[in-house]
Amino acid sequence: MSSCETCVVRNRAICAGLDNRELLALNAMGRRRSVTAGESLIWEDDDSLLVANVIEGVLKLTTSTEDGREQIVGVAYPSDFIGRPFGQTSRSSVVALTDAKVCVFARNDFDRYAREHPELEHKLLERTLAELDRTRSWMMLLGRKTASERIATFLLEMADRFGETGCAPVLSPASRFALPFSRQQIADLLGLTIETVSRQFTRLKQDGVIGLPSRREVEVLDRRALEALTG
Amino acid sequence: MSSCETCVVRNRAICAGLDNRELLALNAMGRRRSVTAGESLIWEDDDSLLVANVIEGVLKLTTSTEDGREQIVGVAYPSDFIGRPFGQTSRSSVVALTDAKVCVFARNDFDRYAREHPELEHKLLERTLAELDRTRSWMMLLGRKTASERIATFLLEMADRFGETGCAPVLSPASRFALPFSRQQIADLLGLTIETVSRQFTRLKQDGVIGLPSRREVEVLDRRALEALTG
DNA sequence: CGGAGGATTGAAGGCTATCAAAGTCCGTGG
DNA sequence: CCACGGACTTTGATAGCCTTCAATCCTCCG
Repeated sequence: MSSCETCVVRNRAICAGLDNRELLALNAMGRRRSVTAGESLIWEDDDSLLVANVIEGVLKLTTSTEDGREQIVGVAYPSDFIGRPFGQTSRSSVVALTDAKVCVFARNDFDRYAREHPELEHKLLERTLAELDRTRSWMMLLGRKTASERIATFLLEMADRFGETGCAPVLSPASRFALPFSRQQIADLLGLTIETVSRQFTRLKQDGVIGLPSRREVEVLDRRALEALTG
Repeated sequence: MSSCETCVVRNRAICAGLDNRELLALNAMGRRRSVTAGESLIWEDDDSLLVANVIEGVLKLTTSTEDGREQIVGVAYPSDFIGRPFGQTSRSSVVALTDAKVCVFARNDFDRYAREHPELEHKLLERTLAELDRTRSWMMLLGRKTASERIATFLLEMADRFGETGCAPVLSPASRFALPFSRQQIADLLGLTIETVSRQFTRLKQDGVIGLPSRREVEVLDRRALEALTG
């Protein structure tokens, strides 16, 4: 039932490229696990005991200060890898934003297996390098962009990931999608407060740049305008 | 003259763990290069043509907006690896902050060599994972910390890296060091303006937390106080 | 000695946070 | 079916932190 052969992220996750025998060994080490929205999978500063592939759903990686301020430092989508291999402690929490399915491994087992399978380590390396690139461009956003620039950047990224433009290639394709984030989570991602996020949303709506069919849905009406706002 | 055998970062850089034969092959691919303070090694959004190990000196990784705002997204010290292997473009510029020596490789050559040497890729993976951890904790700083918290965090990190506490283990060890950054660069690192950085420095000085023997030098007089300010 | 770049200091303003209250949505239970 | 409760979101008023703009001050070198 939890066979790699039928795994929907089989060809995109770091497992891609393993042959059947290798896959069997991996399969024996790992197990599927469901997490419900809001549930934690990994705790900040805990011993790094497990790593995982995301099969389905969206999860957030966060760090917090002692006084409760939170910053989302990463978002994991299907086929993404989470956890900290080759290290003793995890430096961020992982919490499911939606109901999710993951394929978890004991970190020790995974580390040992990875060291014996260069192809797997290479996939993990490429993925980590790409994540570092994304994280660094997010630093630019957090350090230097204004609230409206942050919101515009965020909405375009969401549109590119979730939007269905349909089949009509027009100049300013409208795209509609459901956000996996609450307003508070958007604030934690962008380094803003929930009030600022809300105000920016309503302003974009008033200006006709976006539509807000419901709390969790966004429709990009004027992509060009958004792009001009990214800074 | 540019032999790996005499390299000062030989045992700390990703080359560590290679045997003599492998080292010879690497040696043939790479070459030493000196860069003077202020000189660029890699340009943002350029084709990723080279990667390198830092042998000596300090370099900054930056991204910029079209209108000239700059954010430092990483700092490379001796034994650190710079550049973007396995990718077509570099997403940040690399500029020397001090005179520096690096060991550069054509990216193509390095990529090929790395894929054939799992031990090297493993070292690179560990390094990239550690860098991702550091970058994420910096996101917390940029997204959620106040100016004084950012300055305190920065000074402690500098003290830990450069400070010579001497041999007297006291409760609040004074440590003195030279900054490799100008005030503007500190601002670009912390997501602040140069004026704010300056004001925070003078305030800490007035409060007796630090001393400022010269523009580029800092003395931590009250480490506990700094730690209490990190947020 | 004098210039130039960097750093500091000052005054004022703006952007975002904070505090507070009202509004909306949705599931639950009567 | 509808009222109720609670969480989330929006909106408003105010405050404060940091930026911006501007001027002065170092400090290093030619």
